[in-house]
Amino acid sequence: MIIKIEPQSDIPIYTQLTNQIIEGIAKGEIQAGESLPSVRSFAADLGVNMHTVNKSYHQLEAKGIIKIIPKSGAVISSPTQSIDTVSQRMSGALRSIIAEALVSGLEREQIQELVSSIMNDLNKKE
Amino acid sequence: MIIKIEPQSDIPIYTQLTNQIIEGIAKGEIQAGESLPSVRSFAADLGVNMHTVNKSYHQLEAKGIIKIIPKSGAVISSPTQSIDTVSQRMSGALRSIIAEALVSGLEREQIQELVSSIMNDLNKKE
DNA sequence: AAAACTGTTCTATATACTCTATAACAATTA
DNA sequence: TAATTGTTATAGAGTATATAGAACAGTTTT
Repeated sequence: MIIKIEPQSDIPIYTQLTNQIIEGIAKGEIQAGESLPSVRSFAADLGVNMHTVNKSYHQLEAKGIIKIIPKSGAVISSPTQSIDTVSQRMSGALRSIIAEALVSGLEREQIQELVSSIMNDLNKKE
Repeated sequence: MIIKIEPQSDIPIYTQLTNQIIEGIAKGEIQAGESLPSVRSFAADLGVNMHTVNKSYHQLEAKGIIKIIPKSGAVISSPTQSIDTVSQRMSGALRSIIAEALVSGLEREQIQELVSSIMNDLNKKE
């Protein structure tokens, strides 16, 4: 899994890391049951602070995507939350983006196609 | 158009305002050519600072959604950006959310339905 | 023409967030 | 036993958010 951090981005480093780990899982590059690197080694690889990686792991745990086992490691979880819970959380995030897309002149079909192409891209198990 | 600001949210007030104005435009509650309230009167209505509203307006202008005419007002624009430009910008924002939805166990069809239901809801001209 | 209002700009303050840097602890692992 | 693990604590620098007040020049209204 290739992680690219852009320090100058307005997106916090720990969120960039969280997003890219999620993408890695979606692509199947990491699977449920497997472990993420330790916060120290991962931080060294990325050239960032240990606490930054730690914050990302806790962000992933809050989303129910990994399980942090104290003194041991961070393990990818199988989906556990109910569909309704996930849908509700996703809906709030999607709403603003879709509204902006509509206002910016995108047609409904174009938005659906955009979503499809993204899902296709995320299904590539590299 | 009803604006609800949650001061305790982790989303900045000016972004909350930006998103809800965009939703208002998407719903047709405000149309292209019409003006937004002045930063001072809007701030007074919402109970926030003038500069917070001003920042929201500039955020909307950066997205190409309004045009700020100095000493005059903020006018809703008609979509002007190319489809490719908008698609590219939306794609980046959508990617993280869709990846999380997939990892959280949502099926492709369920995500498409979620997008559809959001677009239906945004089309209600209240 | 005068008054009110417009977005803009400037300074200032308080709070919170981000990121880095050390250090130490207790439990797991090699 | 030694190394590694996540955790916790403190500290500092830099940035972001939000508020507040003031002043300016152009626009709009009266």
